[in-house]
Amino acid sequence: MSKNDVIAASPLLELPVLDLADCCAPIRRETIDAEGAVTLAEAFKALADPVRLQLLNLIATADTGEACACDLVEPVGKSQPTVSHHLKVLREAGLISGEKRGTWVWYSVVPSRLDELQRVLGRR
Amino acid sequence: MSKNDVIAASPLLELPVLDLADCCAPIRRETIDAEGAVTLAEAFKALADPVRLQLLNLIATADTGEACACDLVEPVGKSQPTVSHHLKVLREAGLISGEKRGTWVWYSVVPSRLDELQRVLGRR
DNA sequence: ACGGTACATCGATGGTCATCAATATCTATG
DNA sequence: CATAGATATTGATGACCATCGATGTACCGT
Repeated sequence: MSKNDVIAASPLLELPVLDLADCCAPIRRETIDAEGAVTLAEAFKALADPVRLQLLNLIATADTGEACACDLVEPVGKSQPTVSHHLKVLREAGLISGEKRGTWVWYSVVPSRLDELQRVLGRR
Repeated sequence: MSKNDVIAASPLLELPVLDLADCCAPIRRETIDAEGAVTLAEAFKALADPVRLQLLNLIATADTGEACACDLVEPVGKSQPTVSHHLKVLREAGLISGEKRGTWVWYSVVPSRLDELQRVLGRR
């Protein structure tokens, strides 16, 4: 059996993520309070690691829109537990979502989440 | 003498910052390598702290486009050395620039730097 | 020159995090 | 059921970092 066969999917537990639209206007335009700054900092923390950026990039640029976790270990040059840890951080940050299909887990980006972060950095 | 008087300006030492345009296409569009990921992660690290986000926000939304360091300590509720430390991190990340005028130091954002980060998060 | 104010630097400390080996859990296959 | 492979979790460790008090440095008004 190959990882590319079609199998019934069971979504991974998705964690509730604070909506940035509720908390944060563009930081160059409107004032943010201490709580909003904490929420926003948590989102950027997920991007503040080279391995996670590579993983996000690998998933986002996968031609099918999703990537098998099994194909992410070798490219980033870290151990399997380390990669699994970083994927969890990205998932908890709402940047990616995972779906278990048989033995394998397929990850895809959550475009709206990246859109929100992009908007926060914008001029208005 | 008031901090708002016009005084001869001497720019703070500006540190050379790696140009993101040279390293990083939109991560949702093109593949990035390990080096690019490190460079990009360093940029996001500067944003991954609530105090720094508040400082950046205070400076960016100042009506004159710049803010005196003396007006940044109280709003973020941290000690003066801590605020000075965070301003240095933001400066080293190329996100803000500082100019010493007499006793005071005035900070302003570097719009192009934030524009670059925004572009990297974009869909294309 | 002196005293005061603004800002930066230093040194110490407690907390957070990236990493990996070992282990556990789940799933498919024989 | 036993085995093998894929992924997640655990526990330990070393590195990094946010924070602050103390101190240093630069500038200004008297």
